[in-house]
Amino acid sequence: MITGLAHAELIAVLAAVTGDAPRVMTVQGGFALPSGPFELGHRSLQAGLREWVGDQTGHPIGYLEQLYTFADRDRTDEATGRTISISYLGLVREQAAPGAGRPGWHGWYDYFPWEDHRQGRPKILDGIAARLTEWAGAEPKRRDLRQRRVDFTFGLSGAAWNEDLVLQRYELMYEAGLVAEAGGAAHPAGGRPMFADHRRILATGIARLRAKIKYRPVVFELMPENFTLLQLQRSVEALAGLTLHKPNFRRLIDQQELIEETGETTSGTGGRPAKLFRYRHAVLEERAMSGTKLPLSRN
Amino acid sequence: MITGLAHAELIAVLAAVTGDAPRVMTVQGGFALPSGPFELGHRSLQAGLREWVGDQTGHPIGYLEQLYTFADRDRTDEATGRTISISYLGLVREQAAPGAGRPGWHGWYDYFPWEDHRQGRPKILDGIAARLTEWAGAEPKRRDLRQRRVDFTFGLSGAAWNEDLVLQRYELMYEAGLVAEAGGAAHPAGGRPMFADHRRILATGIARLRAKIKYRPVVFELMPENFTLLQLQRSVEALAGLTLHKPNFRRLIDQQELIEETGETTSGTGGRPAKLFRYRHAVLEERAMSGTKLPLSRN
DNA sequence: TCCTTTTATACTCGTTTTGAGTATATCAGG
DNA sequence: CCTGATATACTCAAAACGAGTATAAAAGGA
Repeated sequence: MITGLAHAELIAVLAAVTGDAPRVMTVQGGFALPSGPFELGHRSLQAGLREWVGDQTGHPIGYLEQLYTFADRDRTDEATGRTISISYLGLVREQAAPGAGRPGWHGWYDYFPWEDHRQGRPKILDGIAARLTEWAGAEPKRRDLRQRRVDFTFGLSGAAWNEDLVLQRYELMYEAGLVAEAGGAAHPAGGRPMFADHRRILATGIARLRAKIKYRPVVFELMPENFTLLQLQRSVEALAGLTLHKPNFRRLIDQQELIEETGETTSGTGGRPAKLFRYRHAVLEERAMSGTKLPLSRN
Repeated sequence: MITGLAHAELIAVLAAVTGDAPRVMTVQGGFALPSGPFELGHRSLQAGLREWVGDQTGHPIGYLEQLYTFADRDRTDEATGRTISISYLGLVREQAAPGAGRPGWHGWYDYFPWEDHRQGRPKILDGIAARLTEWAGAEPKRRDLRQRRVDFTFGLSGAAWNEDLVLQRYELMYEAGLVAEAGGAAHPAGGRPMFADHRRILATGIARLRAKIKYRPVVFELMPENFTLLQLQRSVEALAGLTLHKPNFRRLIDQQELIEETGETTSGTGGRPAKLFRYRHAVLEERAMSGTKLPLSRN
C-alpha cells in the first residue's frame, strides 16, 4: 500500500521596499503569488525556490526563510491528488530589477488597507470593527469571548494596536465573512482579493517580517548599499505600518552598532545633507543580537 | 509530464518535563523520533499528526506547532522516490501517561550534553571547544571567520553563552565532524546519536521552544494543573538549561498576571509550604504579551 | 541678502524595567 | 525549641525607554 503520495508545490512571498511603499511580487496582474512545482532535480527546497525565482524574475534573493507548509483537504485536486504547499518568505533589494520578465510588484496595503497606520488609524477600520462586532453578537452564547478576541486583535476598547497580528486579523475577518475569498462572504469589507489562499499566505509573510525586524537585522536585506538614517527609518515604518520616534530610532540603531558611516553625504532630499551609512555585513555575520528575556542568575 | 510527486512524512518532537528533566518522546529505544506517513484521509497536516500521536502514545498533545519542512536530496529513496518530511513540535503534560504503548521518553541532554548549563558550564565543552578551534585552524584562509563563528556560537573568548543557538551549535559540530551522524566523523565528541537527521530535528525543536518560552506562555502546556512557583521556575530552567534568579523570576511572573492562586498550599518539599497556582487559560486565550520593541511615536 | 522651510543631528529628563542582593516568614524534624 | 529548608517580601542602583527640546546645515523665494 502506498500512502502519503502527494504533489509538492513552492509558493513565495517576495518582499521589497520602494521609498516608503512595501511591496510584494505577484503574477497574474496581482492576483496570485508566484508558485511552481518542486522539481525532482533540485538539491533542496530552498535551492529549488532560489533557482526558479532567479530564472523567472531576474531578482537575486538575499534572505530566504520558510514560512509554513499546508496540506489541507481543500487543496486536493481530483486529477492530480493531494497537494502540499511549502511557502517561503524572501527579501529582495528592489533596484536590481532588470527589464526582462517585468514581474508585477504591488503594494502590500492594496491587499490589507487596514494594516497601514502611518497616517493614523485608517478609516476603513471603523467599518470593519462595526461588522465584526455585529458578527460577535450574532451568536449570543459566544458573544463575550468573540468580542474580546475582536477587541484584542484590532486594538479596540482601549487595547493597543499590535502590528504583529496581521494573520490573526485576516483570519478573524475570514471567519466573519468579511473577505471576498471566504465562500459565503456577501459583503467583503475591503482589500484586494487573491487566488485561493494566497492572501492568507501573504498575511503570514507580513506578520513574520514585522515580528522579525524587531530582533534581527533583516531590514538591511531590503536597503540599497548606502542609505541615510531617514531612509532606513522610512523602510522600517513601511514594513511595520507605523511611524517611529526619530531620535529614539537613531539611538536604537547606533547603540546596536550594526551600521557605519561611509564618509559621504547626500543632498538629495531638500534639507541639510544627510550622512550615508552602510550595513556592517562581514563583521557580524551571525550575531543574533537578541538578548535573553529570562531573569538569569550569575553563576 | 508529472513533476513534484513525492512522499509526505510527518515527524514529531514531543516534549515534556518531569521534575527538572526535560524529555522527548522517542521510538526504537531512543534512537529515532516518532514519524509516519501523511495519510490521504487526514483533514490537514496538524490533524493527521494529532491523530496518530494520540493513537500511538495515548498522550493528548496540548500545544502543537510546525517546525520545518525538509526535502533534501539525501532523503530520496530509490524505491519510493523523494520524501518530504514535515516536522512538528508538540508539548505534552507528562502525568497523562497511560500504561499502554509505553513510549520511550528520554532526557534532552542525553543527546546534547553540552546544552545543560544548570550546574555551570559542562566540562564536555572544553573538549568540544578545543576540537572546534582545531577545525577552524585547519583552513588558514577562513580561519578568522570560522573562529569568530565558533566563539559566538559557543560563548567563547568573552562572548556570553546564548541558550537559543542550539541548532547553530549542532550544525557547527556537524560541519566540523564532531557528531557521529556526520559521514566522516572519526571521533564524535559526545551526545547520543540518532537515526538519520533526527537529532538535527530535535535540535530545531529545542531551539524553538527555548526561544518561545521568553515571549509566549507555553511553559504552562507542560505544567500540571496546579503547581508552585518553584516548580514553574524549575521547568523553565530545565528547558533553558540555565538557572534563574528567583526573586526576579517571581516578579516577572506576577507582573504578567498569567497565573492565580488556587488558595491551597502544598507541604511537599520540606520547607515552608508553598502556595499553589494555576494558569488563567480562559481569561487570556489570545493575549500575545509580546510588546513592541520599536521606538514608536504617539500619533 | 536674508528669512523661511526642510531636513539632520545632538542633548536632556523623568519613568520603567532590569539585575542583584537582603531580610523575614513558616513549616518539618531532631 | 533550635536547625535546616524553603517561601515570600522588600530595597536599591544601573540600564533602557518614551517623550520632548535645541541647534546645525542646506535650498529657495522675497
